[in-house]
Amino acid sequence: MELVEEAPYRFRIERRDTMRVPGVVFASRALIPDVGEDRSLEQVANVATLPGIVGASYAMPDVHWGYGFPIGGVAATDVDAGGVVSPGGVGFDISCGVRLLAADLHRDDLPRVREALMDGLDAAIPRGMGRGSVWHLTDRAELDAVLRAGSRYAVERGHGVPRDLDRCEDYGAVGDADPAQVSDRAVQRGQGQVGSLGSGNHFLEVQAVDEVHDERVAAAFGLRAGQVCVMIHCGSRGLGHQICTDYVRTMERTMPRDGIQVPDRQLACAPVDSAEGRAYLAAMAAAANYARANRQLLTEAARRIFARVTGGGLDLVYDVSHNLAKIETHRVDGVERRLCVHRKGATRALPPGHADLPADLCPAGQPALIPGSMGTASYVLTGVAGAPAFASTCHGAGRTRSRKQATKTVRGQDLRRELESRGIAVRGASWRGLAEETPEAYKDVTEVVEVAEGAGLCRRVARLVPLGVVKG
DNA sequence: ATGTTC
Repeated sequence: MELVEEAPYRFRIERRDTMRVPGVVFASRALIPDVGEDRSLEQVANVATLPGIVGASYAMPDVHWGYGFPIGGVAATDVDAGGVVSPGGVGFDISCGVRLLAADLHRDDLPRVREALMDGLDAAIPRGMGRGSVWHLTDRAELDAVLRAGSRYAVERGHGVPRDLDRCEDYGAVGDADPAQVSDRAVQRGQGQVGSLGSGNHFLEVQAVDEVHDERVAAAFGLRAGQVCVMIHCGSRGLGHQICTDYVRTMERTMPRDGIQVPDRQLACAPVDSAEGRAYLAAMAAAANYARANRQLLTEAARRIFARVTGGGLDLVYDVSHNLAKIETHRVDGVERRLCVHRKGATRALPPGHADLPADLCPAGQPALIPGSMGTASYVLTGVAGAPAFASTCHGAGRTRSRKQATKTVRGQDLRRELESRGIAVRGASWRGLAEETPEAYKDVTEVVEVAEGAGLCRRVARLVPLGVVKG
């Protein structure tokens, strides 16, 4: 795989064979995946063959290997020129994302309540494979309401306050969700999981603002140095997973009919403007709403514990997905075009002044929330004007070693002891799950966000450090 | 990521 450095932190994969556009990798030399261990750059090139793709097949600095598309990939297709949508370009965990809450508590006041807080959260936050949820929905009609209206429905039912919705991407619910496009099996899997973290890299952390990079923007986001925060990272659980599985199968069948050939069957896709494309987007939107309701219910669970232990509240800073396809209008070669922007392990980062931002965030830009690996920093970023890659940036640290490799480097018990010795309280779900998430298996998130900023994708606003982790 | 292989 030949990479040409065409600008600082920007490498090009030249067009060849059936690639319709070049690949563009935003990275430092150190962050470029090792070709011997990770085939994600080959995946960047594969994505460039998709019908209707415009600009380039992009990779963020945290890129690593994924299903079909790389994780940390951005690809936009032209809806009105036969552009396709691909479930693998969104990922199995549809609308997996991050929510940040700001507590009215200073980190100096945390130690005296920390153990009570962590024990409360340990009991209140359902997590791990299967294993319970805050909200148990008994009938399909109620789940359909979640699928149609996401956080809006949760707030309507008393799980949150209207202001929360102003701080959610899409004001808490994606339009055009259609529960009828969601299979019965997906519904069955999702019924008992609204308000649960799941497993893998999902977590709820108690954090503190450790450094503010941009005072003005941080203030607009409601953040100041020393402030205690809560970060929630989770997705659409079994429901989103089943929807992805269902539509990959459907599109594997319809691709020959549509005359679409792809270099990897995991790139199964259909024209956005086709029955299958529309059905997938409607089901994907339903899963996106499910994921938002999931984060809203976990927010309420955390709020109950904070109220009981500290007497204080948690204000929503923002909630943003990093696994989603969206129909957006962007200017391409001087012309406004309707694009299907796939962001898989990539975060939308709207620039200041964007019309989709609520009025009070508009001068600052959209918060992009970047969780680090366990025990390391997380970041709040904001969008910048004129950025490449359709207003997208990185989504996290990015894996460098598989889960299995990770478990060979450390035992969960030892990792917990190490984190506790560094002042980070740990409430895990399983020892194995903890070991799989050792920071040794990830890139350095600080390097990732520095490169993302250097590449002109975003600006850093604040760095958060973990004080307690409730691990999925 | 995931009832970690319908």
